[in-house]
Amino acid sequence: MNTNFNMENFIRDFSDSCQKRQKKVFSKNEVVTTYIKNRNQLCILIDGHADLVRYDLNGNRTIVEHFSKNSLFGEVFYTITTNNELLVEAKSNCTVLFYIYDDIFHKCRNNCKFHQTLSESLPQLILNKVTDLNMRIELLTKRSTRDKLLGYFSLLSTRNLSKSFELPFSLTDLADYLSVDRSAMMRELKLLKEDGFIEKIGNRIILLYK
Amino acid sequence: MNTNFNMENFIRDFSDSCQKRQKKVFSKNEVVTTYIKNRNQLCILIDGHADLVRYDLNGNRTIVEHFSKNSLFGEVFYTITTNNELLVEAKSNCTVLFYIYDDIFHKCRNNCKFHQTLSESLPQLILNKVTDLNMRIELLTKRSTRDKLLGYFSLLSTRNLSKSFELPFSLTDLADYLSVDRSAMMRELKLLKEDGFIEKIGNRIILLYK
DNA sequence: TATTTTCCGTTGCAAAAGCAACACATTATG
DNA sequence: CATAATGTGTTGCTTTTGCAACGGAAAATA
Repeated sequence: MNTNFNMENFIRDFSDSCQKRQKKVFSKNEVVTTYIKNRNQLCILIDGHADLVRYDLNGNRTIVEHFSKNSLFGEVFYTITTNNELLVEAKSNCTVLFYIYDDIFHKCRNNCKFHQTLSESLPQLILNKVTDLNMRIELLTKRSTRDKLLGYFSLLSTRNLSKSFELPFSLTDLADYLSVDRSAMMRELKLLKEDGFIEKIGNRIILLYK
Repeated sequence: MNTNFNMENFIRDFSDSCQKRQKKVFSKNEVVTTYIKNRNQLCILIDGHADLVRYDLNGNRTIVEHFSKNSLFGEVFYTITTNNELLVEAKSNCTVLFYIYDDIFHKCRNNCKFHQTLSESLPQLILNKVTDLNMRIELLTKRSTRDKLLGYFSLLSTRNLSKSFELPFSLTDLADYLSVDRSAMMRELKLLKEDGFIEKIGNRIILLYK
């Protein structure tokens, strides 16, 4: 899908005018933001990788979303219903734009360039987010760990236009992303190798089926 | 969340001007649309209930989304990666607006009133969809059937501002929505009753915990 | 470079979930 | 109204998944 969106221009505009925005740099493992206190933040990851993580009452950790360059996040997208902790963790050094909004779809009074670009681009960026979330739901509705793994691999394969690709997660994190137990996932991964579905060399997966 | 959106005006505009739109009525169990062939449809449910359903290769049925009044659906929101069947089924008599788009965020050349309203309203409608999808992901990432049920009930309870509410699904469909086996779900439902978490009278659930 | 921390890979056992089958109730439909 | 179709509730059995624990590899850190 063509986004019709030029992030470079956007960032230039961003550094330009309006007051209600900030640019911050984080190093690996720092908490970028939590989803409880900052109720009106919109964030854009302009460099690096970060995860939205939830810890539930049973101590389970879930990677709710994985963010890379140009990902949008923030509470606008999230109606918090639970009392679970929701936080964004930097997985590498990150640069993030923070934007404090009153109404994200309306330009500020100054009619600054940043807001203009934002309101023009936001719909498409949000739409991209919707398609991402739908893919995630498709993964999560798969009934078995095997199907989740194969579904995720096939997704990465499509994205990389190749049957061979690097996992963007550690295996521990992958389990938290697929919402399964790590050791059970490792077991299934072994079976997938034994059954000739995949090959795994370090962090790289190669799909062996049609 | 305030949507700043007046569906009635929208529908009036819709019936007004532009060519690339249609209004159709469906009766219960009819297929409203499939997500394979119609690659550029945006649909709005203006009356009734409908489900987006997927049948996977193992014969499992999943209710991917449940639509009610004012829900948006269509392929814009869905990057189809699998060869699974994805179709929207009317669960009651439905009225649906279909809009064939070239670029959903741009007004048509005629600059008709429909397109104007659409492009003004769409961002907020899509944002609502994002929060819905995030809630769904929160449900699906829960590790046990019990937690899925309790999570879903607590959601309905919040929505209805009451500890007592009607299920919008049959139990069969609820299982397909939570992506669990029906008989296992029934078993868990019984345990929840026995353990004093819920009461169930016909289609109505009453939460008994704090 | 030594040491601590995180991650990988594995396993036995327990718990949960899926599958299949059935009877009965409720709801559509000719 | 009779009959078919669909939904509910239940159960025994099998398979899958989760839990806990451990040793070793790899990576981060002092």
